[in-house]
Amino acid sequence: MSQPQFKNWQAIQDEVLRRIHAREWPPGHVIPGEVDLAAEFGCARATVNRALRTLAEAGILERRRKAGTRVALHPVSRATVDIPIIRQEIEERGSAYGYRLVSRETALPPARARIMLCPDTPAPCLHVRALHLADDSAYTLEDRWISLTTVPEAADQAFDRISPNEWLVTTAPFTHGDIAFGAAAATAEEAGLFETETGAPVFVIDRTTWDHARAITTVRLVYAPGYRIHTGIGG
Amino acid sequence: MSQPQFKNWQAIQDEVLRRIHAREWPPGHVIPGEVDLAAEFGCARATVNRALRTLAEAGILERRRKAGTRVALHPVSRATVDIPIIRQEIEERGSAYGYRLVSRETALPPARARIMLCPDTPAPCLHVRALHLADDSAYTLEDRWISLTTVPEAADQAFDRISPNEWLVTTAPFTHGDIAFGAAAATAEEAGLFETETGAPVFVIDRTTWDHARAITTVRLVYAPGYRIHTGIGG
DNA sequence: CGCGATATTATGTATAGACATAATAATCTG
DNA sequence: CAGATTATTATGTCTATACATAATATCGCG
Repeated sequence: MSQPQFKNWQAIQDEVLRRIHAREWPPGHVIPGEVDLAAEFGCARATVNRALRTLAEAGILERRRKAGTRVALHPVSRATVDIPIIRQEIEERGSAYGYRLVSRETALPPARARIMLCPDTPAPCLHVRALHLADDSAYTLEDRWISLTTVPEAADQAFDRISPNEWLVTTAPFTHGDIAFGAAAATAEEAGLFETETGAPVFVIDRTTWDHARAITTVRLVYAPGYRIHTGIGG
Repeated sequence: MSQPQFKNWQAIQDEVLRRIHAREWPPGHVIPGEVDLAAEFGCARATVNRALRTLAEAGILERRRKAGTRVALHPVSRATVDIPIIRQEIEERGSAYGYRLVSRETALPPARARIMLCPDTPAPCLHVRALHLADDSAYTLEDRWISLTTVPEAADQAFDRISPNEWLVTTAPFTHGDIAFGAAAATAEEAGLFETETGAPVFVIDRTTWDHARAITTVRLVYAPGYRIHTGIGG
């Protein structure tokens, strides 16, 4: 009974994972309650709770009050992707960061951006397109619409030295956002910038951010061919 | 002083977020210690700890022992992406799931797969290619190499009714993995399956999973044109 | 003044006990 | 027997206290 005494929540988590992988607790199996496990492991219930709660957040376990804790039937692999500031991302690759403003104008946003920024009544927005370079070659093209009703200060910014990407994170923090990854065909202009052919597959990120109920900005990031988002998954 | 009494950790988290967004605590600012906040909010330190720890995990705060807690300078947006079983993903879209085995053979893996599965000495692996359909139209093509040294049972599986994707999650659970998102050009065969043209941009997921030190499988999922991974980010 | 030993401090975590909450099981009632 | 009510139960969370740990600040000494 008295196992070698699991004293911290990580050790308990490891032991639970071991039992799952060793098929002692197969998928769908309802595992003992927190009090039982605490007694078995010789620790407080709160410690077991921390271990199991963390595993539930990772998608390994499913917990429901009264019903108990069971091993997930279909352990979805939950990957957490960090999307840093572009300059930071390039510098962390060991490359020299470069920036070039492509265009900047105030206009009524097209349908796709309008739906995100001002769904009720069309309002003028700032449209900025800028190129981020890594070691003098094009890394990503930032095509951004900024709501001038939410961030009127943006109208005073030239964006010729500092990118909207960088300016916004320190100026207009968001409460929540919405992000999508996809693939697209390079336009003629993009193909020219990335030194590839029109229609070449490029990786695309679409992101919109809000401050409470008010939309701040919506951006499309088109990356150079070959770009990949890479991360680990822990089960 | 005595604010309207924040009693649970979520309320404290909301209040901390409010102060950050209201610029009371600007980026880089060192916020009061846990004991001080506990006194101000009229709750236990553990409650404050839970609130701040969760915010640190989300990337909003940066905490270091002795140094204290500060508002992150560059709040990276951390998106958590759920990658479910393909059948489940299709059914949750409200589509009818279909499956078709394309090819199945035992062979020595090519360089890309060999590096992941058996970096030391080449070993025969099972190569399965299968098509997942949503409402009778191609949804994703699964191109998978399975290590027969780690999962010898796979040799007995025909994979003509059940996909490797689904069989593996319930048979060979992984301890950790590695995942990458990218864009690629459709091959002639893929273009035929997806009813598009050769070279069309397609979204691709490459994933490799391990059971401790032994590689289980490496898979490339090629999605139909227009496919997007979508998720939210909470700041 | 430089450098290593020591003190300080904020976070990290464990514990026992208590109450809250949600979901199920059991029971009562018409 | 159906439907509403109550009891039970496992998780969720809070509290107060204690000790652990890591990083910094300070002190003492050559």
